[in-house]
Amino acid sequence: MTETRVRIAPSPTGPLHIGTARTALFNYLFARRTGGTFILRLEDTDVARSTVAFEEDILTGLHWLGIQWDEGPDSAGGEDRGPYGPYRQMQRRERYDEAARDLLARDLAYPCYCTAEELEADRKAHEAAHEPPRYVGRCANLTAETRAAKEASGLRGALRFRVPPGVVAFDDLVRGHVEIDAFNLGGDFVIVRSDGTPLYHFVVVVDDAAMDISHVIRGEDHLSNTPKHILLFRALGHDVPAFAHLPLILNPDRTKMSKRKSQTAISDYLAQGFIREALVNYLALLGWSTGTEEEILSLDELSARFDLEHVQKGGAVFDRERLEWLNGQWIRKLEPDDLIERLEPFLQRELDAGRIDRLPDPEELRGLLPIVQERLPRLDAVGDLVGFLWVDDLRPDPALLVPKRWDAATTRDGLATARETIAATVGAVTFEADELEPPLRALAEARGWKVGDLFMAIRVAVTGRTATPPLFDTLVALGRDRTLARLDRAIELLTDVPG
RNA sequence: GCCCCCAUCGUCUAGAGGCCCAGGACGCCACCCUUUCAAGGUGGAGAUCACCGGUUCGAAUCCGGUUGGGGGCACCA
Repeated sequence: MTETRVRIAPSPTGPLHIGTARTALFNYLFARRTGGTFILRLEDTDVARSTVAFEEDILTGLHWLGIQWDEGPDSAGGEDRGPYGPYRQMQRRERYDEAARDLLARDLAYPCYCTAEELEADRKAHEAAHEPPRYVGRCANLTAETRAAKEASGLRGALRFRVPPGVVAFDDLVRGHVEIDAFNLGGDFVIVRSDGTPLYHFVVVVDDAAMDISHVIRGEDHLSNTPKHILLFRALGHDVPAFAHLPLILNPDRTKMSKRKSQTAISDYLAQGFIREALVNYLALLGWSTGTEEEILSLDELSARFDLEHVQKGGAVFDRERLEWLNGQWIRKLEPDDLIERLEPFLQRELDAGRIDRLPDPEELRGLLPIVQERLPRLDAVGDLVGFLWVDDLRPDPALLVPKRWDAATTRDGLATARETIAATVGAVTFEADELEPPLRALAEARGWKVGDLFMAIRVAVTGRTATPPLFDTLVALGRDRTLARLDRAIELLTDVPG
């Protein structure tokens, strides 16, 4: 039995795309499940658009997700690892050149001297005739003399692959039997540019052949290109790998997910406080299911269960709400130290943005976890949730300060008596939630106030917000002195408000 | 335009002839819990399984067609 070898071949012409990440994940999972090898290969033949920065983004993004490859470049500009290297296409030029020479020598490909203008005219003619665009074959049968003359005059031809007539059929692992008439491929297609650089359809095949790829798992957008690839594999005298075309990830309007209509960069999700566990879990479930009702699955669990049989055929709309829900699920599962560590960059960002005045130390953060962890849909929500703990000068909005059923005078009264109650009944050393609550409840009862109103006034006074973690835990987190100071400040603010 | 693929609640999906007048999850709505917000719990609304015709004793599941949607048709990847 031959070894399973799969690959992801991202092109560093943009940041790591959610679709690329999903394809990478499925390939990774398939490799893990089958005990095979997962390869990363950089498709950097589009020199004009490829950059190291994008390469960096893609590699670190995949690393961040926990998707490790067995062969390929470890880091941007880094060393390759694996016996089939190099894994950057720009370093594999000789192989493409050799394959091209081979096809040319066997007349499976031929030089084409058509100008851009000629091709454009052909295209327009087809359009006018309501026919699909196709290469007319002007250079398909040039005599050796004609070619020599063209070359002598300084012309350098592009290399076109001779598309043989006939139906190309294959059994897609997710879609089943697919047949496409080679006639509909648009005629002989260019595999090497006139400047000598190879084109995508050619390099993928040369590389997949050279790297002994056994299964090509990729997006459905390549389904129509598959016959070209199969033809090329055959021409190169190589076994054709198995194909599995994954359903596309869609925008809400059901078109192929795009930057224009959706957030597609993995780094943006990272920046918004999505955690890798949730993203991996979510992506795995976009187009695949366990076949059961389980849905919270770690990368390892997914690796143990993934199969191509349960891959969906229809496209899947990216549902951010569901991702957020999963994110919350996974955040709640994190170990304290882990969560603290992951929260740090987001707190730093709050500080940098001037939304807080100091950074809590890990121990302070740890004490907060019980009231914070289950309230965090994303890591970047930490500032909104408890940022008030680290601001020096809190100025609550007077309008928020006064509960709906109260007026300013009542609120002043409520806050003042609450302040006295807290100051009088609770000592500085034993400032605990359990001790704070009873006397304040008693106060509300004695004055005929709804506890909710009193508590809300206090809440806004000390946090500036109407939605916070439980009040008494919050007061404890704040500490006695700051609690009293903030109550004083709020009372002060209220003196200017009429009523 | 041509070729290919697809089609179950708004969304992600279970379902591989009878277990389904279709199950779960997200979202939504109630209620419970409750000092707010979450989380959690309970319940609810939500799909004539796109449509039509076949096959079959029986179809969401098989076949054909229709409609709709998507993707591909570059000297981009």
